[in-house]
Amino acid sequence: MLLATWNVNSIRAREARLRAFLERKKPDVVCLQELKCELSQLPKFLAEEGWHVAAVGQKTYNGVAILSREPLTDVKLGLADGGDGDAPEQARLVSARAGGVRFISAYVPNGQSLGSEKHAYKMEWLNRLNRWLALNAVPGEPLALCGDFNVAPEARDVHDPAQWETTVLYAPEVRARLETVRAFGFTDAFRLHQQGNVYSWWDYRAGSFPRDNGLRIDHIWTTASLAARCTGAEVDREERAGTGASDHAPVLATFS
DNA sequence: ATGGCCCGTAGAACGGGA
Repeated sequence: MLLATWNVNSIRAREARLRAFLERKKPDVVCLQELKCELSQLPKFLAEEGWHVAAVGQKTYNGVAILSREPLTDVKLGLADGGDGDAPEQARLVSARAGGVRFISAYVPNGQSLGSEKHAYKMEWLNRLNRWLALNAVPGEPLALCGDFNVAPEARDVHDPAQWETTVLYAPEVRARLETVRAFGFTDAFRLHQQGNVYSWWDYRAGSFPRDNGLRIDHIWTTASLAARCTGAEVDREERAGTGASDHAPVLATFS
């Protein structure tokens, strides 16, 4: 089973690239983030080519989906915990089961800058994710938490740690909060097979990609029973190259 | 040395991303 996660930075702007990616890699399940549209605007080729889709959409911002070759069951839309108060819930989480595995596609808030309201929202959102996991999953089941976590967990996930440690993507308190999610019982599937400085996001500016000035903020985390089946992992740098790419590359993991 | 982009919504810049 080939699993991918990819922040597409607008599924409409990325339609041709998404279609080519699916044809080139032939994944079985794909978790997408930043659809940046309502579900009525999803590309028609997905249904036409037989993809099963579970998704939550939103105008302009956010939006997450799970694409699957096999039917998706037990679909859960959003955190559904009222944590956004009176405001409409941001479209940042969807979960569904396929082939005996539960998948989650998550788009963790960026947080903008330390001390901002958006940063506080990010920190609380990770707490809400912990509560969602406690209510909707168990560590003993095969579970894959995938998505744009907007956190680089370790120094080797950052091209210049000193530069980034005062930002919301690598600050110690943000990394510590992410570790409370990992404590549910997750293993970073990527690190089972890759030990070096490998990134999944590069700024559009400043020639960041050719200079490999990147961060690894997109992740596939699995519970133990699924981690035991993980036979490989990679970042699809080819997808990030050339014109018209998302600023995030897909991350892929294979399972027996 | 510095800053260098892209998206959606607009219907020009601007908010947001990371």
